Amino acid sequence: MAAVRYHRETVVARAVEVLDRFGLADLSMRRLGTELGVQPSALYHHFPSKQALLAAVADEILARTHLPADPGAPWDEQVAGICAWVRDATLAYRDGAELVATVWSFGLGASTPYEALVAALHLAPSAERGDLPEIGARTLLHFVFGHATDEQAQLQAASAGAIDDLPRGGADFAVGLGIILDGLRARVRA
Amino acid sequence: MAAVRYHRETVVARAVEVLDRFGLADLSMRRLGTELGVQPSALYHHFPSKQALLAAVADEILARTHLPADPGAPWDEQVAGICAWVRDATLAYRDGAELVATVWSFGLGASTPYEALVAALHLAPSAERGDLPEIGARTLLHFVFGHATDEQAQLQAASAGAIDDLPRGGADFAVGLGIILDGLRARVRA
DNA sequence: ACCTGAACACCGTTCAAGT
DNA sequence: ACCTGAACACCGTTCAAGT
Repeated sequence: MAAVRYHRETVVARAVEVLDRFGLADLSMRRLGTELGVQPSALYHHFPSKQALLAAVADEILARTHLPADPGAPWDEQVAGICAWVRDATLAYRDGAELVATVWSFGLGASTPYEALVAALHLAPSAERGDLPEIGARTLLHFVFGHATDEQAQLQAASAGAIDDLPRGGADFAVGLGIILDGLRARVRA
Repeated sequence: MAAVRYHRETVVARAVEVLDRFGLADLSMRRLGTELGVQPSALYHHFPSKQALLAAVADEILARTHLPADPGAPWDEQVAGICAWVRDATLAYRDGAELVATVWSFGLGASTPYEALVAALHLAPSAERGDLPEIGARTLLHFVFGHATDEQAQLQAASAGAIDDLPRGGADFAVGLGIILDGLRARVRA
């Protein structure tokens, strides 16, 4: 039969579209194959598994929103900027937060946020810093991913008719992040 | 044919067993039906959906580990105790952390940790407290669930052969929790 | 290099019917 | 009240074979 031919990038781009329009639950290998006019087995030429595909989609989502670099800023402002970037990037696509969090927890990709946070936390002045940059980065990511996933679930529920409570935007996010940043500042004071 | 008859409680207890022995991915309605010697459709007499079953399993897991009540202790010690309890309870069963976190995020159950944290945070002295108990509770839960899920994934990977890095037990947990507690204390000082 | 076609071993859920 | 049997509409993955 016909058989259109794709590159890896094209498949990822189409997967992002399917994700944003139909959600993570509908982003199946069979659905994506249908969307591309191709047998599901054809996708295994480009990716060894669905997890690998999802990892590529997560990295693509993170890459599409730029992290505004600010090398001169204090460490805590850089940390806040990175967290805001992760929230913005993942909220920009349907189920983006859940997807990126899952891929990160699988250890298959989406590592840019972690690396950026560790680097920023290494700028903090601390005589005995120990593993604080790594533990601090993970603590921040648990909050950011958890909060963004919750927020996105509420947005989804609201747009699906149950408009009981509109999410309060970034206000809760700022408070929660502020709590963790205060804790980090307290552990960093020379 | 034969047709054994069960109560809701028996089904939940068996589901906990299947979860602990084979993991969340293998806890399917069909698998659980087979384990009980019953057709999968029979389970829908006891639960309206798989999500409802999972919610009952999550609540059962939380109920099986007791939260040591300590009404006289300061609010921050109570918060630390609740977080340690959630970690212990969810780590006690395979994939317990992921399951409880999922059920909580669906809003179908596993609400005891949140309620206990909100109550403890209401004990904190603060003139203008606002939504701090609720936001603080959610921030703590994002950390506790995220950390416990990560820890359990590493434990699973380690026991499956890849013994590269053993998890460091509760040390990382204590540090991350300490950061958030410091942040909460800073926002509570009268 | 990229795709087809067919198969394997699964899913959650519904529903009429049985006891 | 609790279960069967059959069906519906799906899954991820493998693999020989085609071009």
